[in-house]
Amino acid sequence: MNDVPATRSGRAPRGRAAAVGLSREQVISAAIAQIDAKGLSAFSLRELARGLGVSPAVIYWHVGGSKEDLFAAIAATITGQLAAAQDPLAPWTDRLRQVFLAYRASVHRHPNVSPLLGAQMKSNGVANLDWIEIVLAALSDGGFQGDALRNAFNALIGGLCGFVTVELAPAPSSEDGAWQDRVAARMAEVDPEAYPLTHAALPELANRIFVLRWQNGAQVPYDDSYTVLLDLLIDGLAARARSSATLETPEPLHG
Amino acid sequence: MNDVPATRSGRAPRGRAAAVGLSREQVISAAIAQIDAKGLSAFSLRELARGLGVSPAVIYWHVGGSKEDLFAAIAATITGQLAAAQDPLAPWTDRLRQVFLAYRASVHRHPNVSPLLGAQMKSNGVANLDWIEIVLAALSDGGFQGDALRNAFNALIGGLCGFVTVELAPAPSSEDGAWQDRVAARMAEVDPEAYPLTHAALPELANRIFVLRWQNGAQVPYDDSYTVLLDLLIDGLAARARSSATLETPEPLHG
DNA sequence: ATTTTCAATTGAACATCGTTCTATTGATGG
DNA sequence: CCATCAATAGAACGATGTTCAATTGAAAAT
Repeated sequence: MNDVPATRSGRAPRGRAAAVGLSREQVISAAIAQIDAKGLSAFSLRELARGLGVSPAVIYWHVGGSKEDLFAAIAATITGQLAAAQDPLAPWTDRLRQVFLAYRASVHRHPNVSPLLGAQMKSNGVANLDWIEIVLAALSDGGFQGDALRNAFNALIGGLCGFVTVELAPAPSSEDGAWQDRVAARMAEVDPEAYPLTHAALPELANRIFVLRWQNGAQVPYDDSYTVLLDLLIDGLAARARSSATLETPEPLHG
Repeated sequence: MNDVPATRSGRAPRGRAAAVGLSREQVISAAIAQIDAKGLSAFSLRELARGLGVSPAVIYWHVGGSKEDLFAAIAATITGQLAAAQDPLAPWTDRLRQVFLAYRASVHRHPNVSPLLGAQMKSNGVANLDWIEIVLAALSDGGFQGDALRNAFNALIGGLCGFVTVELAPAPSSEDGAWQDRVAARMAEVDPEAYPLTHAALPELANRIFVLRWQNGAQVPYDDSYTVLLDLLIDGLAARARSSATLETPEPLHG
């Protein structure tokens, strides 16, 4: 929040900026729009500048020193709005559910950006500290502390965010259907004798097992699987919290 | 296995190949070695060709038509060896545990390649059908079928593979420590009043919550968190399998 | 009113990349 | 001995990320 490179001062824009008037926020949201539209692999800084009717160097001036800085800003923008979706009075298990459903919904709105979120999750820390705090608070209310808290936190974040990242990752590159064709070919060559269960699952489940299917731009929901995963994790944590008042090895806080 | 582009015939190599003798397998393993050494973002086909002392066009001849085909081949190579690590006589819960521990161990050996595995997981189908079959068979032995089977499968694959992908994703780009510095700066600016639990967790947990830490090239293990996640999922599935003989909505097979 | 400052932008330039195309080589099968 | 063809080389094309030396013109300082 404070490491914005001294760009947006209160003073009105000077120079040619008065005529064109480009801001850091506009650059970022234009980048998100382009990634949503054409896919992440088709995105380039030059295309972004072209779409904005501007020289490529402008991107560097507004956003930072590299393409990865742009990506980090994009990730922060997308995950920066989900702390609100939580009822602080609800039981801790419900709060966890709310927070992770909000995360999925947030990523759902920009599927092509999801690989960025996974990558930025650790190299920059999770972009949104409010979100971390909410998860830690819920687990803390559940009685987790020390190593048990850390493991529960990592299991939740890694498992659920990883699910979203993996299942949403490779956007169907807009127009060309070569992607779907390869999947179909791959599925057609499954040997019924060598892989009986896989083969039996295919006709019924279509490619829902292998890929996230897209139909006229809207994805066939993976909601059920995500919900199952969420329930398995939260129910499991709740059961562990009930079974032992002091969890795991209750080591003294030496800080 | 059979869509290898007619490269490796039984006949001995002709032309200059007799002098240099490059094979598809050598190209792939050289690529893996370079990604392991320099990181995924620093990898390029030209560098690969340079390292092999060969023209860039050779890569295309051996591997296929694009860089993504190389990546697909790499993913298939890495995940192609883990079907064996499983005792078919063990209970289904144990078999699941063995299979997913083997997956993590396999990715662990090539952390820089992990983003490729996540991406290829759906766009090409999981590279290794044996692996899918084992997971499906274990769940089937647990009594899962129909939608319940699909959801359990997706939850396991998405959650556990996603965990590995997310936690291992951004390789520390070999020499420059700018990465770690940014993380440290990010952590130093956590406001104790706004984020009390996050701040309290920091000194004890260091950056284990945020990042996969690297110390002289070896990673601080996330084993505990992964094991917690694995146990939560398998125990939860086992409990559901026990609680209802016929799971969820047992719809008739109409195929 | 003049000068200085400096946010904001331009355009050219560089090295590198993925990819394609047209030779060329030389062992092998006929 | 010849024709084939697997396997390579090398040049070329367009696009990309990034840097850098100008340039503009409104606001601040004088």
